[in-house]
Amino acid sequence: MPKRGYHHGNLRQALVDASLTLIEERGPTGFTLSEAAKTAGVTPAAVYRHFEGREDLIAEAALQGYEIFTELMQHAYDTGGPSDLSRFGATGHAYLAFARKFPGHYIAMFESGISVNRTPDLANASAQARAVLERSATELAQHIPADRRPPAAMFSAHIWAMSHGVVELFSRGQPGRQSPYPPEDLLESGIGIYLRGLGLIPQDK
Amino acid sequence: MPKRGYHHGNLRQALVDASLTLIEERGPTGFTLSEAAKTAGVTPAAVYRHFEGREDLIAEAALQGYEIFTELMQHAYDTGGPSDLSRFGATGHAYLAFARKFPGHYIAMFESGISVNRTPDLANASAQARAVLERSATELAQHIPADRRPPAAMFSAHIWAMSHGVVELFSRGQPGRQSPYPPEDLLESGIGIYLRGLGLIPQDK
DNA sequence: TGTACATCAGTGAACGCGCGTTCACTGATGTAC
DNA sequence: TGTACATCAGTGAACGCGCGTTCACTGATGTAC
Repeated sequence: MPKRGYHHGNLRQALVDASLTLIEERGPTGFTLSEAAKTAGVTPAAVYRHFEGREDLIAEAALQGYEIFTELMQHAYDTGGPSDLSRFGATGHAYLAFARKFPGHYIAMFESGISVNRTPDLANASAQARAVLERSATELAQHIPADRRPPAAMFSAHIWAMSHGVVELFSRGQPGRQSPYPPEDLLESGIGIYLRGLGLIPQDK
Repeated sequence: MPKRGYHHGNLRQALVDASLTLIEERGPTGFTLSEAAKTAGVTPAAVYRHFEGREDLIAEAALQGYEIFTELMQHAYDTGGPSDLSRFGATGHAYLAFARKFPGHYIAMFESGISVNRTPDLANASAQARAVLERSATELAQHIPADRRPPAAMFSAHIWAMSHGVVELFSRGQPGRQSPYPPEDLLESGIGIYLRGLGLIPQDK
């Protein structure tokens, strides 16, 4: 990082990045505006040139998280061919990969307690992320006979719930509550069994 | 509650209860020792007659949570007959019922950030809760041919993950991220599909 | 190219606040005789 | 039954701290002429 003078140049993003690092290290509780400012090498008051306050700063981090999330899942979906099933699987992997690679974002999005309806932008970004997963689920569900096909929203809610559960319970490094299996395996096998239950994977592997 | 004099009589538990109410209302972040004391009608300093400090108070709430949790799941297991399958289902229902009826405890246990290894008591209580679910899963898994049977720990981790995911994403009243379905239905259908994938429920219901 | 000036992005001091924690204390309770 | 005393469970004042936020300010940058 080049030495800076009185003006920072890109303080807004530097503050978001600092916040993400702090959230990642100390959890949503441990994060403070003052410390984020200090980490970015700036006075707390400077934050107010770019954000309305503490909440607004976290919200921006979450927003960026949703954007990255959507992008990753979309990319996985696009390149996950050839089949609907393989695309769906790629999307699931992308979910876990995101939680792994962007823990600060993930926490800001799902554990910081900020409402997704805080701003239209945020609500929109969140809806888009959901939409990617749901589209993938919808297409996959076409392979199930219509009379036994669960609604796409339910299907994707199941997947989301299991993914989130694996991340929260087994992927985070909480001391003492470690996974008996790598989270990737846990999620992969869990979703595999689930898909088998829908008849999307042959019964005896 | 009877009017009290200088001595409270049952302050320790009153503090735990006050904490649980606060946690429930404001989340793990919103909880403060001072306010818990005030809610219990007592000076903050009085807390130190019964707990080592703030963390210790939360840990006690979590501990009691694990005990209730274990008890409820155990009871569901015991009375959930006649089959291993029905017992397993009852245990799953008990999970969600617990999260519903004791949200303060649930948050203290899983979202407050206190480590389960904080004290041997707490670690033990947590292990016992896990054990109930795992036992139920193990017995149910006996109905799967051995060569296709997943390890019990994995099986129960899947169930736990989906349950926790449903609670976190769809059961909590976070404004704007509401469930498209009642959480009970979501969990029931999700686990149903999962069990079908293991061949524990006939394929076409 | 040089100067005047508006705009912008930061500083630094100050604020009020509620937090967790400590301490010497005191009122209430229980027990010994 | 009454008194002395030890023990216990609270009070209330005080602390240092870091927080989020505000304000008047000033240094740096960009633009007009």
